[in-house]
Amino acid sequence: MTVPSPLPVPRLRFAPSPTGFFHVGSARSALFNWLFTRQRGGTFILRIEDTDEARNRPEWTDGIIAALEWLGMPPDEGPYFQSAQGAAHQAAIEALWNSGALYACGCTREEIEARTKARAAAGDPTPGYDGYCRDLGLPRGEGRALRFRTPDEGSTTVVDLVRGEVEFPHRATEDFICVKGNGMPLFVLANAVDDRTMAISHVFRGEELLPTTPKQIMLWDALNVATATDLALPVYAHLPLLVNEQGKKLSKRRDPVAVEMYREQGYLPSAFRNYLALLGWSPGEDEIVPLEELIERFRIEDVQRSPAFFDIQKLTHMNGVYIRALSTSAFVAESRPWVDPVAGEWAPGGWHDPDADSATTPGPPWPTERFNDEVFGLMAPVVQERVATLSEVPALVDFLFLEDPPIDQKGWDKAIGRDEVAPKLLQGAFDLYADCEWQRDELHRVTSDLGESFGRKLGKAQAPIRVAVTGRQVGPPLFESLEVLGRDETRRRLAAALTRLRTTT
RNA sequence: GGUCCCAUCGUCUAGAGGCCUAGGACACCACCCUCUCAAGGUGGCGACACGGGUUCAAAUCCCGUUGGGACUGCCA
Repeated sequence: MTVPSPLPVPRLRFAPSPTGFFHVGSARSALFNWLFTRQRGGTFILRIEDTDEARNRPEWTDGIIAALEWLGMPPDEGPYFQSAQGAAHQAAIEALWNSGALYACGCTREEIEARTKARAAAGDPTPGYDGYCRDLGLPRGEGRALRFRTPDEGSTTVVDLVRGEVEFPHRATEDFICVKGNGMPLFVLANAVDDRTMAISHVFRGEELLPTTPKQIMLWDALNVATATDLALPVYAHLPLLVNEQGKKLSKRRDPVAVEMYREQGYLPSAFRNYLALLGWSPGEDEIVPLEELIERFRIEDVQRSPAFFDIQKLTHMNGVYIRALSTSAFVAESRPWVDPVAGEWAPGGWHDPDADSATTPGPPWPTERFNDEVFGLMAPVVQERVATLSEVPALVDFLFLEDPPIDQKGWDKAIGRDEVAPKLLQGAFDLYADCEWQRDELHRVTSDLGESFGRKLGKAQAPIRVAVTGRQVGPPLFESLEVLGRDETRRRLAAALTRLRTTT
């Protein structure tokens, strides 16, 4: 009996550069790489491309690792650092140089531009480097970049899992620089060399890298020749760009792209991941798909070729669905960083206050010693079905933990200030609440009767009470809220509202 | 300018020649439910960019046009 030879284990890398917050586009790339490896029993590798000393910062690397962790897709291998691969890079450069694939170039940017201009004036619009130093036989030296000698004829074809075969004519490919004047490799080279040394089998990355792929293929082939090896090219898949409402590539400067920010706003990693998976790919009939199914159904070949708009509204809707699907105890646990941050653990920078102009203020709005776990747990079920993001939670329960919740002036004016029945309603509630049974249904009944005695439906009758007790016009169901708040505190606030009414009008 | 990519409702997508008077989801609108707000239910609005082919038959294949985008750095 023969044992079937095992399929090679796919090795995929996610290779961000640590030059800023973790970008949602990067997260999507990481996800597709990760899904593929989970499905095929492959290896998901994190490689930090940190060869640009000027822009790299170690904290950005920490951010990448934390974000992957948060999204539930930590690397199987790594992080590896491209900066630690210097020896391999230098060996590759040496081999390439010795094989004649490279030549030294001393042209400055200005010189190249001047020649391009002159050429254009003479009627030749070909842009880019003109191969001035190509056959000068210049020796290598400080300040001289190394260029790759591209063929004059023919073309290089990129075989891409999502785009099919894409052909790039050589005559439009300039002799590109792959080693800087200081001897350090450029992305195009370092990236390919690392993929070789790490035995990467599949390269799934953003579409913006498609134009550099033919160069990397030429380099790959030249490296095979120069080192007398026969490494197989990785399988490429270029994922559609993530764009903003103007259809432009998501930019770190103008668009909300930081994954960290979504975490702060209280998006669940499960929801975020699910939404990300829908950008450029579709699982079929249902969009809300548990992770195991995502892994099972994902097919790189089915990825869309056109760009996708990152729609926060849809993300938010999906997050609400995920939040509502949580058990109450899980919801309480997930809410903790927003309502009762634990020292030393991750905490968001703020919470969402619907009545304030600025979106967030730092920390929960109440002193931590006033937070009560049990009380929060009692309110949690009705809060859970009313939020789409966790940062909205504090505003729905702050009246429980604030000694005197601030009263929203607009709400006060509308529900109490401009309503002559309001004082009677507040007084009536204050009286009736003194000795009725303190239970939601009973409070409902009593308040409903009170309203009717003034010819009011409950919807209108509850408004002044809500504002007086919680400070807001909207919030969780009132009678649940009162039940949890307690009789004495409720009546104290009703009395305070009555006093305020007398002193301000 | 050059090279390359892309093109189904406002958005994300289903659709791999007949199943399409184009399906779903988000958003929007209306109604229902309702103690506010949500959630939920019901219904509505809404797309194959255009022009040529190929075919008995095209959203699906081919060509062109138009439109959008990416890249074009001694950044990654």
